[in-house]
Amino acid sequence: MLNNAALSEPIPILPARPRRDAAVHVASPGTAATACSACCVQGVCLPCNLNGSELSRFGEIATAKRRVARGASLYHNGDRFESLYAVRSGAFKTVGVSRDGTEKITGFHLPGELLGLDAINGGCHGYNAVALEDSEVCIIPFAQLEQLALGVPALQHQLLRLLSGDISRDHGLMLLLGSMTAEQRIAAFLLSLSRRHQRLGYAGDRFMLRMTREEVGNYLGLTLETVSRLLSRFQREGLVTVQQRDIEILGKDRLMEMVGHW
Amino acid sequence: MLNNAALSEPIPILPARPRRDAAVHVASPGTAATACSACCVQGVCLPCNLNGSELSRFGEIATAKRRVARGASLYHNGDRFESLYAVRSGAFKTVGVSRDGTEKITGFHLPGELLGLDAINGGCHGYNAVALEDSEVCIIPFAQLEQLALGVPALQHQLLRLLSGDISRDHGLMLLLGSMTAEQRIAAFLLSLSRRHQRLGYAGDRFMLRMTREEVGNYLGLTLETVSRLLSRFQREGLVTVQQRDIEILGKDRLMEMVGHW
DNA sequence: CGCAATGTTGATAACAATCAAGCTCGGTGG
DNA sequence: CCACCGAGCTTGATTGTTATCAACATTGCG
Repeated sequence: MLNNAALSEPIPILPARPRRDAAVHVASPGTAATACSACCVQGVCLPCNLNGSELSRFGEIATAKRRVARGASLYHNGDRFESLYAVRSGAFKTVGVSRDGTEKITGFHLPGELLGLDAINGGCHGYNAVALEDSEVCIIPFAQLEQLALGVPALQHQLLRLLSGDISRDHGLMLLLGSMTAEQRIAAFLLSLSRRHQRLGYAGDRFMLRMTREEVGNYLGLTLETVSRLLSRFQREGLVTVQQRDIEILGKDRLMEMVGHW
Repeated sequence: MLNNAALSEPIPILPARPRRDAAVHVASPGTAATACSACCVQGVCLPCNLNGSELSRFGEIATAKRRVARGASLYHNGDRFESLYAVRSGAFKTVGVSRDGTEKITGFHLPGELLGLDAINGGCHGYNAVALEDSEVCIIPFAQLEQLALGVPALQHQLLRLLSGDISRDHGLMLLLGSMTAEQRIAAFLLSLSRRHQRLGYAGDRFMLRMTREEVGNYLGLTLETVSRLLSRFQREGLVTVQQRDIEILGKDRLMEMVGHW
């Protein structure tokens, strides 16, 4: 039903390890294959609550796709905000860079999730959105989206819900960063990934990390060593099986207990 | 110009230290004194970018006010979401309560700021909004707001901006919680309060904390002792003058340097 | 095969939490 | 009016978690 390739190892379509931007625009007209109504993430994407005619009107403004190679940026800090992006396949991280060069990851984004919401307010992006693997996004021009939302109540509502949902999610992370031990953070992180994979139709108890230990640590406010140590310990304790980036969750209940029902 | 009483010590209008809910509904029709067009926070509130006629249409759906005594809740975790609230005077904290009773403060809210945005998505509130002093809010029924936004593009835009702004602010806090030392957190907190007071038209370098050391610590992911120690140290170093809740910022530049230009 | 990136594990150090004692201030009642 | 009380705050001593420093293992790729 769902295209499994989206979450398994990427099939390189561009030179491996391309660290500099190598984004490719796919300005092709929306064919049947790429229309929202035929998209494999339609059940979880922005337009998921629209009816047939609403969906097709939405599809008309979101026809353009864009491929982003692993390591390349979809947009940069400082870029003018013009569009939202919906992840179709692959995965992204959003990274803030301070003046002294240190980086902070504010989120990981899987298929069906929106990128760029934080830029609506200021009119320009405050983060770099970097592809963790070769990825594809739908481009949703924001001005047109706003215009359309005025005439499609369900779309306006959905848009507000999505923004609101992002706020809730961020609150969850603030909670994690502000009051959980390293152990709890890792447990919460694994459970969060598990849930999101499940939502996409994949098995929830076995998945691939698409980020390095360092990126996980950065996101969770820990060092890469602490992440590594805790994954090892969880494995010793029989909670998970870890082999590089391949994660299998064995003790979901005990992990949830660890996090403590927040 | 602005009503200074809003940020100075509260004038008790209800029995002192009312720990249980003692909220009072003020269902009075919108008189000239309470209409948005005459409100002292209109420049920073939700409708701040609306023109005259748009503003008056907005004002029609946001006539009801509500007073909340210090320590009382505006809404509780689990309450059905029906309205957004704009703080008119006073101050609030939003608190998440875990099953085991531990609390986590996710935000402090000053006049002109909106409460309840995180509940749009789920349809019910996930936090308690507790007044830090005797306060007043405008009630903005959400269904009517959505309806009105369909016909007032500037309102829809402003609403999306506000939600987006909240996301940005949360990201800032995530950054703080995930990668700053205790010293940097306190510095960032003081600067944030300073900026927000300035935005409201007050002096930015002298203000009153409306929360206890414990609440500050909870919010910043620190203990109350650490907060106290650092405020003392900042004072020794001539960065601030602290007398109980009365804060004067002397070394704004050095505080900003501490935080590091994020 | 060898290099570079990533990941693991150990030893040590630092920062902030915890535990503990006492202080300050405002409110209350004798 | 003063003494007492309690909440909130300050400061000190000690502990513990996690960061840091360091060495080495593994993997993927040229």
